[in-house]
Amino acid sequence: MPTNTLEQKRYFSFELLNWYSRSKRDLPWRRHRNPFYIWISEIMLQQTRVDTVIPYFNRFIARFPTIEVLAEAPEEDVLKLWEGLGYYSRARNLQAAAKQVVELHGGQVPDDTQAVAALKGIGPYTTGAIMSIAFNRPEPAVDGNVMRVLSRYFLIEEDIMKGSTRAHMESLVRGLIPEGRASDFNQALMELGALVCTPKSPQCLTCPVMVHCSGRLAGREETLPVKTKAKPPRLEPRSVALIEGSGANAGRLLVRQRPAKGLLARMWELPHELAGPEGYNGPVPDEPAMDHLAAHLLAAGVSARPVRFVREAEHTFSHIHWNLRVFQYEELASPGGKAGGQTLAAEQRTDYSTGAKPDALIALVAQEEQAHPVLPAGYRWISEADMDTMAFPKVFLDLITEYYANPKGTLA
DNA sequence: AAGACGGGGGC
DNA sequence: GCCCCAGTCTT
Repeated sequence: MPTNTLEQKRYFSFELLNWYSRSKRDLPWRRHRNPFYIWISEIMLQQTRVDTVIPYFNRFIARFPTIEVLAEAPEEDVLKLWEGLGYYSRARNLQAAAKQVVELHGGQVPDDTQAVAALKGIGPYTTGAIMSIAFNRPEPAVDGNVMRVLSRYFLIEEDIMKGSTRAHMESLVRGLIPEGRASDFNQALMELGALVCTPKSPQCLTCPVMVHCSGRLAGREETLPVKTKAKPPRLEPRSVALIEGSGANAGRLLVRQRPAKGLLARMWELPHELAGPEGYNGPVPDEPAMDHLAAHLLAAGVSARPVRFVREAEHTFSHIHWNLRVFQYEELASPGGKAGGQTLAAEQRTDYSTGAKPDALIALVAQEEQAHPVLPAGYRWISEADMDTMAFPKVFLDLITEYYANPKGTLA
């Protein structure tokens, strides 16, 4: 069997479509022909498995059934529905793109490759996926599944991490799409990669195109595709503060919101800081780490007394590995038995609303806040119910959930 | 071209 | 516990 012949290509496309018509999974986004739903699913499916995406997808379309609804929603709601899915810029870009579609295209996904490609968060792969799956346009949609299948079937030894390889694969796919069948063909290619032509231990004996697979015939199916390995994440030891409020903040925990850009942008977290000097990843004794973190908190306007070490936690990103040591603190009530400036400010508002004279309180607030600075923007004392609206990265979600399941006492 | 950007699953 | 999975944006 000569490789990469016209016959090998025709056979591949025909048998693949035939297999797909019999084997395709019943997935929520395959039950509609709604381009918005196709779009959401394709964004969610980036770097994320189907089984993980399904519940997120269902909740998302229930809350944001149309592009207009998504465009007008508070960003906090969008982030909350993305909580746990990772790569949160996908959610922010999806909403930004929804606003673009409302502004530029009347709230409808345009049946236009260039217009779709111009939307935020939509790159070459997603452009092809939307154009083909939603509009049946003959555009390639080359993701990791497709590159794996093609590199095996056609025995392509180019490194799939290189940009030039994806371009090669795209031109190959253009020549493989049967007339009028772009939607099914692209989905079939990805479905084969997900179900049969898997990264490890491919199920060749059930593969509809095995007999003409060049990689298989060469005994190379386990060693393709060629892929340069990612470099390991750098280690980052950090100290985390689990601070129990006291006085008016009793039963609450202190959290803060991350900056609008960068890692975990605009998500909420427990306060934490780098343990030890920059670049150092050796052990840090608990006492100095707790004290250093207490000083950090004081600068944020929170006076807290170290209580004890709680437990370790890990959180791995693609490029950073957090080694977290979690310490419990107790908020120190300010002199006069008040819990701090925030509490007094709240009492002052209460007094205004009841019509009581606030003058004495205002003076007291000023005096208190001088000794005890107001909580800066971005910091908040939260109760368990606040977890329903605020989005947290997985590691902090777990820590806080664990705390509320077993407050005070025998945490971990 | 290289780095930033999360979290889950298989074995 | 260790390894694998990989789209888009930014620099």
